[in-house]
Amino acid sequence: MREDINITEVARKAGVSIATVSRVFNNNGPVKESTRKKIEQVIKETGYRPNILARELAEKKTHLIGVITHSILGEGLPNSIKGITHVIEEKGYNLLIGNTDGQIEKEQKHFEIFQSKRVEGVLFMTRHFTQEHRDVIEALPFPVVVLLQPTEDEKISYVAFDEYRFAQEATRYLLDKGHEDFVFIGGPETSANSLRREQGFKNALTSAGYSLDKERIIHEDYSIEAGYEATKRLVKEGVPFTAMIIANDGMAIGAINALQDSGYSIPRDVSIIGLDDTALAKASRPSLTAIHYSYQDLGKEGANLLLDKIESGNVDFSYKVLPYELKKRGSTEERY
Amino acid sequence: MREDINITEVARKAGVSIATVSRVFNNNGPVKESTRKKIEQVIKETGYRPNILARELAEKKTHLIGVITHSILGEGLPNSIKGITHVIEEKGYNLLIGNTDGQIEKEQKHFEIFQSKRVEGVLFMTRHFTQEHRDVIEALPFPVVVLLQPTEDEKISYVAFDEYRFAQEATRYLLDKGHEDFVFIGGPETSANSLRREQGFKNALTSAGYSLDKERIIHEDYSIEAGYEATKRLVKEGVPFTAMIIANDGMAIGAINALQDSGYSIPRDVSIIGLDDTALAKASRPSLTAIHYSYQDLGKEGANLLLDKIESGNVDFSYKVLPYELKKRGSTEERY
DNA sequence: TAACGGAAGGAGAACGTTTTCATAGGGAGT
DNA sequence: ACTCCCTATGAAAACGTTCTCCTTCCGTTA
Repeated sequence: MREDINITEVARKAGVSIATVSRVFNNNGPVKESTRKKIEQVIKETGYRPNILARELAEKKTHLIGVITHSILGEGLPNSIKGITHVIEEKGYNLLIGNTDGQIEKEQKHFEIFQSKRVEGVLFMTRHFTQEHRDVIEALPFPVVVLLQPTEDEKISYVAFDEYRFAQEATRYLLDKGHEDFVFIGGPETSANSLRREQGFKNALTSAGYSLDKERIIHEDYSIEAGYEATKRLVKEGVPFTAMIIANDGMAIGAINALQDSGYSIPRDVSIIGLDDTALAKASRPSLTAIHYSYQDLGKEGANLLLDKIESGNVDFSYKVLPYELKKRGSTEERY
Repeated sequence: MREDINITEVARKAGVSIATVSRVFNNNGPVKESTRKKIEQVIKETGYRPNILARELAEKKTHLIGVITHSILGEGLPNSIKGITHVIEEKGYNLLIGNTDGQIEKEQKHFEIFQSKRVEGVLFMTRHFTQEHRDVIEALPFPVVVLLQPTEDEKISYVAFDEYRFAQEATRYLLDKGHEDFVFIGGPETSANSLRREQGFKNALTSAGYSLDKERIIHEDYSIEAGYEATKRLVKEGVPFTAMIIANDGMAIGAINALQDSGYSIPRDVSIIGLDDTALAKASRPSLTAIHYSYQDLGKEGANLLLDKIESGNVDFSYKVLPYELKKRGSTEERY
């Protein structure tokens, strides 16, 4: 480990002024070849790297993008981050991550930290987008793009999936196969994402003329275990059903295992669709029919939208809804 | 979106000097109650946040920790990051992430960027730790802790798992159950981690008096599909085996599926251990016997070690080897 | 030979903080 | 009334850059 060295030191060693060193490093302004060589020599010897803090202070640009997220676990965020970094690193931006672990207080805290750090924009993920969020974001001196939550007004820009529609489509797929007795397992009731899926599911059923008991809508915490236990409970209570729509594929795997452990055969006795398609879906036996969408694209599109706003200075409302696809696999078949 | 505001502006509005504003914000030095109130009022009205760049430049402290990683996918990194942020946010540090996607050139680039950004320390993950890494790291003006790779000298500090030992232990576990015909599926040959596991495996066999054909050591890319295909190939070639040690649980799931699709029963015909225990392992049927270790602890311990060095200024060599546990599940049994 | 112009490079302001030092005011002790 | 000290505040340097002006030097042109 050696010491930091600054531009003054380099200038002194090379016998020039700091202005000339700056010119060499940034390759702007005229410098005689011989002095350039001498300065480059000193830079190499000393391992000098300009202090970006000072540069950014002078330039009033930090090239920093913040991400605020409620959860860094699961496949979603890592893939989003991959998409984000892919886009921003190309343009010389860096990524700062703020994890809220789902606590609302921490969101505010991270916005403040990011404001202090002079990030140039933020990608924001939360479980539930509220009026309060809107107010906070509008008072911020940098643009914000919300990921995963349609903000439902024409103010805060967002990139999201059409969860209502794909839940509807998944349900219709099984309706078309002759199923009539459905169960829906969603995420926590505080999750706006899960709620939209639930509503898409309900709409598909009611518009096909079916009514729906309350007992057939279950809320769990997205874990494999919760999916397992909830399904075991259904079986034990003797609720009759031949189709399940499950908000994520973890709980869907839990459901498959629970049914198999109870002597049922998938898909002969029960068809199951997961509204989420991670590595688990393909690995399970039977493999899971699932709605596929790309978190990497989510990150990519979110970052593109944000950089647009940053670089153009135009923060007008804009949004993007990303595509999805129903992957038909082994967990669904005709109802006999 | 409103404009940034600075300390001078706040001071002007409150009719005081910037020194007094600074004193109020940092709560150091004496300030009369009435002026404090007035300044706080202005701060609230304007939404003033100090420019941390300027502060850090003045203080020569950035409170920034960098993470350089070769892969942001999978369960490992997110869990590590969770562990890291847990530790560092408590002490007021922030996290900067550099993703190399496994490209060596990018490692150097990220070290340079981080040096420019004046991070105070870096947690470094790479597939293979070399002499060149050593040289680069020793020339850096901040401490570095390597994660997952024992650096095998007394110079660069690290936190890692004892992969040699747990691979050995997993193998012995099956030897003790009477198995004699083993197959090992490892990661890519460039992965030092996989190599250590392979050596632990080999050592267990040879020290039990067994020899080992080359054909029974296979290198794949850690994916479920690769595990599946490799196992199908073994079956097709008629290689006789009753035990598999597999470097990660994704490939192990692939192997289970391949064997089941070929008419074998697990664990009756073949016992399988995964040297890695993610959500997949518990979800599979049969569930996978696996070596469990915590990436979250890896991040936590790495961050602790690094912060120690940063705050004490003592960068002497130190290391930590984290515990693991063999989780006995459904994919292993006695050999008949 | 005088005037001009372009290349090379230096001096110094600016960026927004923290911090050190200086100073004014006022109450207490003599 | 004089000194002393403590509280409250301001002025200005320092952090390490970028960038805008200047100045100097030298070759070209009339």
